[in-house]
Amino acid sequence: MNIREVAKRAGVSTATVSRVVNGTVPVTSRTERRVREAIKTLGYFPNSHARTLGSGKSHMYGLIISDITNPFFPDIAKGFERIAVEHGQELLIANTDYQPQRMQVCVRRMLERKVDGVAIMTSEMDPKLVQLLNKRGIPIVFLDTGKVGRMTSNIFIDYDGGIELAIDHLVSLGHRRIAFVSGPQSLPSAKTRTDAFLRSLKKRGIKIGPEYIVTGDHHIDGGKAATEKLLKLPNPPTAVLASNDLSAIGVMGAVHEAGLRVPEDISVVGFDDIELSSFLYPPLSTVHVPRAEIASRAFTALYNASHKGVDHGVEYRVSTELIVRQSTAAVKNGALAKP
Amino acid sequence: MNIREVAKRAGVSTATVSRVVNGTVPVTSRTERRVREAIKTLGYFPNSHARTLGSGKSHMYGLIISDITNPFFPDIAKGFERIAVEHGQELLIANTDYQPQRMQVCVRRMLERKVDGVAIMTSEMDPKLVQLLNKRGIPIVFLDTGKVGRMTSNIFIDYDGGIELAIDHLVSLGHRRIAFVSGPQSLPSAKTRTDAFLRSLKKRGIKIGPEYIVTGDHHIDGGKAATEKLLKLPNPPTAVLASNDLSAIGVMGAVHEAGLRVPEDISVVGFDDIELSSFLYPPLSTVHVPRAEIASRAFTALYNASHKGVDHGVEYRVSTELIVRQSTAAVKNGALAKP
DNA sequence: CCCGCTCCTGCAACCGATTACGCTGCCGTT
DNA sequence: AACGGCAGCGTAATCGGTTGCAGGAGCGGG
Repeated sequence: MNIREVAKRAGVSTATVSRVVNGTVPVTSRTERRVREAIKTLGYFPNSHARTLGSGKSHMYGLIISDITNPFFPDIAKGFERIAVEHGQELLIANTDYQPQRMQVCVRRMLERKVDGVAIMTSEMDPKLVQLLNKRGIPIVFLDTGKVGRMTSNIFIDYDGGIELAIDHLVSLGHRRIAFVSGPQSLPSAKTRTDAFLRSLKKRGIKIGPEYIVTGDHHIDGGKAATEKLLKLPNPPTAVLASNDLSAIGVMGAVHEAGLRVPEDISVVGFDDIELSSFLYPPLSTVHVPRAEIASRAFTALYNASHKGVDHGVEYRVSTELIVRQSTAAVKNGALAKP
Repeated sequence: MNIREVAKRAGVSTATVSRVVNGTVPVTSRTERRVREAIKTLGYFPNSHARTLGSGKSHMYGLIISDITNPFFPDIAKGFERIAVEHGQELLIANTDYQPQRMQVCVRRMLERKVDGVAIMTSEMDPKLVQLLNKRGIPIVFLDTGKVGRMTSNIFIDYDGGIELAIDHLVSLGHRRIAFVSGPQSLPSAKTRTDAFLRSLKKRGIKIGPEYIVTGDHHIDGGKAATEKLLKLPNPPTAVLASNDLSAIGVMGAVHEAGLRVPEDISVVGFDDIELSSFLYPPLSTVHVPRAEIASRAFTALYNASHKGVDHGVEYRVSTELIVRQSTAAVKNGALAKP
């Protein structure tokens, strides 16, 4: 079943069938009807590989993420897929598994499949590989980690704003001994959040010792281990801000295991607002990162570049928002520290 | 950059280049070296669409799931992708979003992209659509919901065994008033689990009223709502078995909100063993469903069919296993019911 | 009535690989 | 020396579409 058989049955040329299918050039309504009938009775659908070969467009975007198992990503993948399919595009997902060397395989896969654009939402990035994509004129959109340029856009997440809101919230509850469970500092977006945390405290004249900044790994285990260190401190924090929700889950786990309660003994704030965070015990106060919006912006960036001929990238800014649930409470003993 | 340029530079024909790249037919080592050099200096890589067109193999498998946002699936997707890429195959993921009518779009996408096989891991399935795939000789592997036949395999999960283990565990802890939070009964795999629960209790001579079986939706909310009903019962259960872990999370949430404790007041057992379950508070006792194994079996089924010419399907059986964590404890009051 | 323009349609080249088929040259047999 | 067999390689058809170009029909204006 191919375009030729449809053409024969409709008594037209393959070119006409192609035009009907794609709606590229107007066709007489009579012809169109005949072609559509033929398509229907034969159950024809076009072979997308042949299409790609002829047109140069694969109607497929690549999405490179660290790990689909990390609950931050499925939302994005799903949102992206939905929009893509609505626009007749397909989605090719590749995981780097946090390993920079895997990035090469990912990019290679994208090139072989001739994707019309790539969304890169991982930090494991080698500039040389970006070059490879750029050289072939493939549109790129980064999450956080890119510089805008020809054919490359970036989505900027307002981490600073989110961190500020979280700190404001904790400070207003009387907390002064606020600790931070960071992500791996080699990860730019984690570094950004750590910096924002420090800046934010400084701005409010709150001083904390370096032992209040502990490094996690953006996974549950790391958050747990980091918190165990914090709890051993002679003067442990009354509140912990985590660099992402997974870390925060680890924080809460460690607090529970130490026989303490959240939020009565220690307040915990996360970052990301993964779906699960509202179902934890207690429900986690966290900074919402709008993943649906990120997905939509990423798609728009690629679509504009690949289908509308916009050849210069854009910097999108998405803002964050504090979601107060029940993992935060006023500091114990009524002993509010002086402001 | 295409195969012709490589051929020209190496002083051979495109056929020879193709043979070197694919290793299909032996080539003189001298020739091979020349071709490889040309490939390297030109940075050539084959266009997979042209390849597909010529060979009829897309080297791509489809994976149809309900919702990548459901933590059961990312593990499978990731495992499948890893194995696939290792075997030079690609993975195309499609979400039905639990809507049967979306299945049509998914299948259509698979057909257009000419996938070499499809793994169907959702219940929203129309026999007519399976026909569509079958008629074109596309290998299929189902999770739970398929019948083995020509070009179609099935992966059978031993739900019964898992449920039995869970019940045994609860009974040995003295529980007799055991409730079940089911999934939607329209979902075959949910129905299976409900049936297994009933059978298992009967086998042990434990009688429960129908009010102990409450229907959830396999999401957190449904588990929560179902549990709220259970707690209002004049004689509430001392243990709750949930049809999946998400439901179990909802169960624990409802228990907590009612001011009760897990496991002191009520024991909870989940099903699936999603990664998160070990990090909940308390860590969830649950039945482990081996998702890595499922991914690997699914791949094997498709690979054997599409690349090794095995034209009849296989029924794979994967077994489940009880993971005892801390959400289960002996029934309160020391008042163990008689066995 | 004829010209010119527009609109629709067909012809055929082309996208970049795979692969059936056949040719060449070398080797071992007889 | 002649010949069969085989390994290695090239030629060209093919996969199933897209698209530039040109031909022809139809229509309005002069």
